Amino acid sequence: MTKQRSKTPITIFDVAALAGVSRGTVDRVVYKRGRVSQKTIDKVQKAISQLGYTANPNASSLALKREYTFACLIPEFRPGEYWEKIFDGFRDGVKALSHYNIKLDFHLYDQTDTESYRRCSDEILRTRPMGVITNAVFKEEVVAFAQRLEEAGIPYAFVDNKIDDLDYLLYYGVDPYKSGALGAFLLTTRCEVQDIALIRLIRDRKHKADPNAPRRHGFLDYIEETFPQCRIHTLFIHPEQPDQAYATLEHFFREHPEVKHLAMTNSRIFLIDDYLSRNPDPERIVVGFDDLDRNLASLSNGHIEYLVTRHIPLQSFQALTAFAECVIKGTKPQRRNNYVHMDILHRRNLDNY
Amino acid sequence: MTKQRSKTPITIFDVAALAGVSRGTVDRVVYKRGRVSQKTIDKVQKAISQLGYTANPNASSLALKREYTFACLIPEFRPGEYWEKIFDGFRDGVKALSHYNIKLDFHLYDQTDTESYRRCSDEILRTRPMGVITNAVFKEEVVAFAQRLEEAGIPYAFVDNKIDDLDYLLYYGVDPYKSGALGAFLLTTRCEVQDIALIRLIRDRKHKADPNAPRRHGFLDYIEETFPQCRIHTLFIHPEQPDQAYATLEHFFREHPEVKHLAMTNSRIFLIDDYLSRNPDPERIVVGFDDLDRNLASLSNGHIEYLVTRHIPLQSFQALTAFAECVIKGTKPQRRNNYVHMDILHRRNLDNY
DNA sequence: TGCAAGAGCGTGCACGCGCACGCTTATGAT
DNA sequence: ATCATAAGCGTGCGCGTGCACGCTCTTGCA
Repeated sequence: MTKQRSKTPITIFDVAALAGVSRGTVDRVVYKRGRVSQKTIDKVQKAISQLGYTANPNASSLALKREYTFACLIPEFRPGEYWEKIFDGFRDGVKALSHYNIKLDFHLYDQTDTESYRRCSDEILRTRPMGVITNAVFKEEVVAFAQRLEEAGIPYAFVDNKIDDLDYLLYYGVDPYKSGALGAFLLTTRCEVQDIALIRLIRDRKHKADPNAPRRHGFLDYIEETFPQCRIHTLFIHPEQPDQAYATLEHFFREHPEVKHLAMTNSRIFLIDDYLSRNPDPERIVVGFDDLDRNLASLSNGHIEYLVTRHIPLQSFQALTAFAECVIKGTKPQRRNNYVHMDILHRRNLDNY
Repeated sequence: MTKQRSKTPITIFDVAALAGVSRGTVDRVVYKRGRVSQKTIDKVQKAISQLGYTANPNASSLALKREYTFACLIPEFRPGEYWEKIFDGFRDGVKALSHYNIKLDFHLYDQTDTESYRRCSDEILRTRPMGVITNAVFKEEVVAFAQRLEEAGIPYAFVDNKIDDLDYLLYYGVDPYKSGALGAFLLTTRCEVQDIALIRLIRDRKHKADPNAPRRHGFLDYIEETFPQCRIHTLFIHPEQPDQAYATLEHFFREHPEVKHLAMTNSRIFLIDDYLSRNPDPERIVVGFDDLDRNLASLSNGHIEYLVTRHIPLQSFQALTAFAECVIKGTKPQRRNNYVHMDILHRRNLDNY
């Protein structure tokens, strides 16, 4: 049995010949540029569908001097951080879209500074890109930016997180509520469930919506529904002060040696790696989120049991390719909200991730 | 802060101008076609590296009438079966390689018939493809085929499974031993571990190596090492006779009501879905392998707890793209054995898989 | 009837590349 | 000195598109 990929050497010439017109006319029909009689349009369209003609993307991109400019507004990052992986996904997306001539301008803002977000958005508006991809951290500023984009007729998309009542073209990200619930499930999958310690971060940033709230709610709701008798202790540590964090944890666990379940619903579980390695406890189960390199290290050395994540670069890769495709072709996306698959990572399936 | 993708409008003209020669000469240097003096070669190469010139892949593929023919030899399949997903991955791979002009001939053999494998391999040798991708089921026949390919100077790659001592160019697949161990881990992650029922298939095919043996060994070794007191009951069911399978299971579990752990190390856990749905038991935990559509259904309706799998189309996609790249460019792959990531699937992370 | 305007359509060129062809100059044999 | 040979190099063409330009023929208005 032999199947063969139908090689498609169908060119615009074939269509033109079948329709009894010239290439130029076919071209005008395909791109709806007018200046063609209705009768001819019908003939051409019939020929196109009959032959199954699609423009050779290589030749298109070669002929088009035109380049599509998109802008991307995301937080700045240091190597190994979360947003670097998003960045990588975008870069790969540009490559994958090589048949278009795509230019993606990156504008990186300071997550602790709403003013920097505003400056970047001004800059983007000035360059008049065909579309903008951003994430939604500072609620107020994002809404303002979105309105100005709409006035300018520039479509935009969200990655990672979104603001529901805006008119974005599409969104790619994980369902944070469900991911929280999944984390809670994995945390409590072993044996008798006892009390849980949930570690949160002290955030000193004003005006900033808590981006982890939906995930935390998913986590808490799952526990409450499934194990109503279970008590949850919330402790706060400071992300930039490891010593203080260490002290907080040590103090808590001296007081509550019976607490064996430990989770953080933000992406920085690696912050407690130091505590875990210096205070080993075979009965303890730790669950975190997001596959930062340092989190993966904690997973592989056994300090963490499970990590709930999604393939981060894939998320931004898909967002860009889908968004660019829609904007360039002027079509609507198949789905507006695209929730990507959540991966369960464990020491045992960590290789080659 | 603004980063910009360095647009690369560097053409062969630019290189030629800088080196003070013509396009044709640059071309001869790039493709090592000779007929150029050493002095000129040096000048051109210097210019190339100075400008960072790379051929525009779109223009290349447009200019090349040449098409690269590859052959793919895998088992035939019905819709929804395992090999259909492999097939889909290959098809997407061809698309992704659109800058080359790749033709992939599919040859599908009958898994129950070694003779059909031999017929297909003859056919492939006759068409003299640039490379061959296949899986390794019939050991003897695959070895014979590989030898003839080597004599003909045709490189080959394995997907899904391999034969270690052959000189294949590369392999993409999961590490079956580790995946078995992961399945065993997930099966026993809950509470007190009791006896385990391992369900196997009656295979009536002669001459055929058992492709699931490594996975099963991984599974068994994990249990033996971690829970030496645990007993494993092996039962055999026939894949084509659901009634008989049902009866076998019912009989076994009537005799052994204490067995709550259940696993199949082949890909057909869906075969016992019927039994599970008609004999519900909230304490039972079932683990299977591979994300066939029917397996996913069993997972989402709660009959199965975990499914260990890899993203099947991704595996064949990567195999093809990597293989084609190496063969066309005549380079060695970065890694010869590529073990893809194993996914843990659960009802709670099934959406959007 | 004459003529401008515009609808409807065909053609030429450029995009960057691979490759066949053919041109010029050096080399060596006669 | 003459001429065949080949080394070393430049040029033209075509790949399939997108688009500007310009041609023909109809239409409407003076």
